[in-house]
Amino acid sequence: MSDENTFTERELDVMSILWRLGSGTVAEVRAELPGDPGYTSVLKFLQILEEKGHVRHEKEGRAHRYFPTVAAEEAGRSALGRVVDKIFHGSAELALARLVEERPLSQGELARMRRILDELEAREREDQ
Amino acid sequence: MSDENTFTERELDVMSILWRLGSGTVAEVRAELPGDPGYTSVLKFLQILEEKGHVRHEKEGRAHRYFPTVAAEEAGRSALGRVVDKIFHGSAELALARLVEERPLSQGELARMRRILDELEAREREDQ
DNA sequence: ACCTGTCTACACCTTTCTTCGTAGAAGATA
DNA sequence: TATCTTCTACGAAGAAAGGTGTAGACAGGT
Repeated sequence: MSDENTFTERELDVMSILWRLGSGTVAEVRAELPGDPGYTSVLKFLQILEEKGHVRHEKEGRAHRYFPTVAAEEAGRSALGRVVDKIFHGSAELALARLVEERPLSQGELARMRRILDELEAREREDQ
Repeated sequence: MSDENTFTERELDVMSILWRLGSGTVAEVRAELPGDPGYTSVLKFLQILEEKGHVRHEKEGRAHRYFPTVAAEEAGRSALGRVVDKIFHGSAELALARLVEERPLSQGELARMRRILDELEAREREDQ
């Protein structure tokens, strides 16, 4: 299974929008993209992404509606893995330290993050 | 301060080695790079990185010794920020969930990760 | 039937990335 | 001093990324 979930800068912009909206036509994606690129540019990226297998499309009237075929979760996992490997030398701990200082977190979010760690530890404990 | 701490794939490979070793000559970096590229290719990347301001060099005998000018912490912070924004729609919580399932974590590492969250919460609590 | 607006397909161009090859400087060796 | 080896500098070339323009299909309104 060599998925190779890697995206160029602009491809990622497009995928980001599709993940957020769930799906999108060329016009819908275009409306969300920064630096308003030409219609054909956006179409091109969607076609490239389709060729690479990251999205698929269905006909919708005259237009095409594009759907991600890769879940954001999966893409996120491999993107994080790359960052952890290349920048933090494999340390998830260092990555977390930077992650939490990168933006302000609410008390609620912080609590839920702790719960994630708690549950993971509980699961590991009973596995062993 | 528009640093623009962004690296291409190969540039990141090189930076990763410099961060890990602290510094490196062309030959030292080359020895660590996968797919053993030619000597001049590696030199070229170091020169490009220098031109972009990501590394600097000092003379060391006949050779040049290259040093990162950007700390891994800083680069990591912005890389994580990009991932969180583009893939997890700004949710650090979702990012953490994927981070911890991306690779096995030792009990010790898990405990230290929890401590990071504890300390952050304590700090926020007394700030307010 | 005719014009108008929207959509895809295709071909093209420019810039950046990635990788080398060759030349020449300079210390080390003999 | 002649030769070898190890570096850097420079230039070039192929591939990938990013962005457009034009042509043609097609539905809707008049």
